[in-house]
Amino acid sequence: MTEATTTRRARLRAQTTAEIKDVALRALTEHGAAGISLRAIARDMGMTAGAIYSYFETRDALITALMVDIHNALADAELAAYTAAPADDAAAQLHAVATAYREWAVANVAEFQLIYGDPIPGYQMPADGPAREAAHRACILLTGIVALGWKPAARRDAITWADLDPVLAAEVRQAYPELPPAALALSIRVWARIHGLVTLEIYGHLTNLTPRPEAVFAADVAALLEDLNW
Amino acid sequence: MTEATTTRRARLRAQTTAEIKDVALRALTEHGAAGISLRAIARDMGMTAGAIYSYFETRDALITALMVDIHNALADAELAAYTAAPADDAAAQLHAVATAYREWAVANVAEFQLIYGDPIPGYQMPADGPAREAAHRACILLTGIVALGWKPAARRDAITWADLDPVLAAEVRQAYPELPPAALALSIRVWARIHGLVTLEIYGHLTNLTPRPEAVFAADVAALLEDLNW
DNA sequence: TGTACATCAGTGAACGCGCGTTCACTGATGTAC
DNA sequence: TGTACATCAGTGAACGCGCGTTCACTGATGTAC
Repeated sequence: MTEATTTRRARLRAQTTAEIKDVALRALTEHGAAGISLRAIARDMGMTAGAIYSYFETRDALITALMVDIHNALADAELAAYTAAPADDAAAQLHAVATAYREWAVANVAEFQLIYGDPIPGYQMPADGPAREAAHRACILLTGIVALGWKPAARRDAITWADLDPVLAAEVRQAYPELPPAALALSIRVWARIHGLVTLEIYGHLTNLTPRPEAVFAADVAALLEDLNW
Repeated sequence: MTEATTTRRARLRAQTTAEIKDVALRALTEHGAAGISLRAIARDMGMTAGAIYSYFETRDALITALMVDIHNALADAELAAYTAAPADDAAAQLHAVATAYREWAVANVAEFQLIYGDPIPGYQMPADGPAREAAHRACILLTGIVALGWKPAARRDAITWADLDPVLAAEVRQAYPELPPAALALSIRVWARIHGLVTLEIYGHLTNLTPRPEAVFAADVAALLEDLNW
């Protein structure tokens, strides 16, 4: 009983913590990044603003927690799509991951904007820690796909190892010793190509151009695979 | 003398208006979009906050004015690059415009973020007016380049006119009657491809990937031209 | 050239607002004997 | 099972802050005769 009740308290605590993050995410969706205010969250929960401090040391701590969750959610979505594709088919994997990226973004606009949009005023994400790690996870995944699908380029590529981050380069060279620097650059470029269309859509810059952004996106992914000759 | 002095007053007025926008832009650069506060601007100029209301009806009016200026500056930069390229060389034009896009963004980070980043809380850009127009200007420019360089696709493209905005489609079909819908979609996709890398760079998501984003960007533009077979 | 009047940029004080954070406190929940 | 104590989530009031906007006013600049 002693332990059971202790856990009950712990469970309540975890539950409230989760609810705070949940309400914060909803506020984010409804009122933008500036809407994440401790007072507003507390109001929504029928609590006092000060009560939040039992769960998060400070507003920035809450935001960091949200960031970690969001990065992980996106990385999980990408990973799930990747895993569902045939293990030896780089084209299918890339198609799946790209589509998952867009679909997650469209379904989680506010979260996507929090991660990839304007930094929150006065907030600085900790340089290390789990948020960076989750972001890194997604990046490495694409690199793996490119490594699988890579074909020696028809065209000479001007990219050298010096053009890439040393830490990242070392990591990739160890995992895929045969891979040229152009391949790593390609994985960055592929990410950017996917990200570009998604970002424009998410921020509403396609509304006056196309009523079916998903069709344009699909066309671009198809063109991408063809451009890669996969 | 009467008219001359009247103009002097008008000139002073225009000058102060310009200074307000200038200071606002500097605040934007230094403190982000949230830094555009009438009080902060007035403080910077050694004025009272209320004095701003002699020049702008409201904070939103000031922001709209900034938006228009910024959109025009970017469009001008693109247009200048376009004009400097040979009139019959679509590849050279696209290369020039893409490079100009990135260089303007890198040189005007805060402005770029204001346009393409998170919307300012509580601010809604007027749906019509000169800001939209300037944005449209840049878009049409790319379409013109694509129209010049367009080659009937080797691959069947699934895009139809129904996938594109009717107003835009009508405009383009009138200007370039021969052009298929896939070409218009291509101009959107090309913009997105350029925008993707630039956005990632501007928002710092490349810092852990490459110390030379301009090299990756150049590689992508080169690959783009090759993919287009121009 | 001089005088009476109109314009209007800018002042300074005030309004009501929401914010993050702190702190002494209450009261329920859980713990130890 | 019952009692004394410890933990700790949550209260409510207060702090100092910056914000957009309004308003009666001052005083210099420009205008008309």
